[in-house]
Amino acid sequence: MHDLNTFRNHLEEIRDRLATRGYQLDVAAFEELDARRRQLLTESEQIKAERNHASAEIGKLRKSGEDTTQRQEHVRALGTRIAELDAEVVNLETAFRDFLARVPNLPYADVPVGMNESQNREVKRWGAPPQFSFQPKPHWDLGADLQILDLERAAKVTGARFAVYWGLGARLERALINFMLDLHTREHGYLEVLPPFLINSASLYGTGNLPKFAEDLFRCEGRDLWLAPTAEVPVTNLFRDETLNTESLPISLCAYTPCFRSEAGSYGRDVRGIIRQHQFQKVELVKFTRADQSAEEHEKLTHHAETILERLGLPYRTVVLCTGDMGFSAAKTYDIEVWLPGQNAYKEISSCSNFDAFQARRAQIRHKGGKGKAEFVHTLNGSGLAAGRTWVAIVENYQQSDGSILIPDALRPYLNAERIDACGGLRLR
RNA sequence: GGAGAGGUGGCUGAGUGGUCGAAAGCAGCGGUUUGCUAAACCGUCGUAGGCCUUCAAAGUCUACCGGGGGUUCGAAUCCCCCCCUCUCCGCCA
Repeated sequence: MHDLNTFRNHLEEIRDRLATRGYQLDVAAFEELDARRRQLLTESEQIKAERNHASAEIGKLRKSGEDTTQRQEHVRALGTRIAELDAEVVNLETAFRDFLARVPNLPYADVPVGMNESQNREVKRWGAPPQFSFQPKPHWDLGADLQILDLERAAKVTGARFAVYWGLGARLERALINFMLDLHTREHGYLEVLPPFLINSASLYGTGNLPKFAEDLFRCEGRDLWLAPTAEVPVTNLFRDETLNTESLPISLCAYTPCFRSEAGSYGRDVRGIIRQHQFQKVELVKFTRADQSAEEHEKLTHHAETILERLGLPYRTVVLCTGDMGFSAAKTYDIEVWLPGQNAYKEISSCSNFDAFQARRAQIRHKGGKGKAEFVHTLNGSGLAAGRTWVAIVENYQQSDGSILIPDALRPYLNAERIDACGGLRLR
């Protein structure tokens, strides 16, 4: 959500900046909606003022015992007119709000201009892809061979794009989650929070998932409850409609949650394996900062996510998304991409965004200190990391010629194992 | 799920149809007094939007007493629906 006054006063400039991310702002439609809305509002409020005045008059006259039948008749007519006008005002306000709610955030000036992911700019590369003396396998083959990953039974129990993990496969996922939470809370200063996994539509509106992206979500029938697509939604909304103490900023939170995405429109992409699932587990990092802190905190947060990969010895690169590839609410985004031998490519494992005040204005999250006026916070978040894709990265990067998986040192205390072999999975005889 | 009690400004808490945007107290802010702190005293003190204004301030109007709808000339106050909190019962991990 943009600031209305800024929006009105810099329409052309905003239109041009939005164009760099492929959004066409209909300036004429906005101006027309805005003008009509204000005109009707003025008219309605004038009649209301008249009614309030006349009603007070009636009260006084009746106290002194005078007949007010005619005046009442007059005010009733005003009421009818107000009802008509207000019905129109509601329509216009709804249309106006909806128009604004569908306008994406402005990219920061240092975001490269481009139409799609081919114009993202690499800013960092860490580690080197492993060299194999054999043909490395994709994780779905490794997982099936070791009996630690079972997509067939998941399809039976639930459906396509769900997974069952057996034995050390399940424990690997849990170990990764604990490892990530421990690192962020002990070394990076984040407070762990366990939020609800179901959220209401007001929360989804606050982060910008609604009204535009309802088709990406799972919804509970007959209730205003949705499955969270990311912990970003419940965690960012923890402080919705609140004014935080400026002294307490920045607030750094990390949360483990499962994430549910309908992945509508992604058919045919990443169909093999568990790269793209309807349910996956993730540890999320969320920050609330002052406006002047957010750029620096964004760099820090991104590095906190990168640290997970470095401790696990997984090669990665970091790219800054170009204007055309950024998400709806973001002002700037770094994607961290881990090397996957099974795909022979770098694949997104974390997305770290600075939302400026865009989400805070929607969710009404402010901060205030001393004598100052309340201002909107800046919100940031990033995956730290997606556990499912980290699972894939471990399995593919650490596969051995005998088909087993070597476990990196940092993870061994969490897994209680140095290696996953065929004894670690489901064994039916 | 059943029964009951509640939801008022940053907080506490009055207000059951007519200058109520809302008493009072606390906190906050400005000031006086004071060697400093404290206390006392005086003043001030909600948010959003429209009009006016180059913008803002000031001024003025409108809306807001959990959310939505209704009754009425007029609603914090009466009626209906929903949400949330608390107590008890039921069920349950």
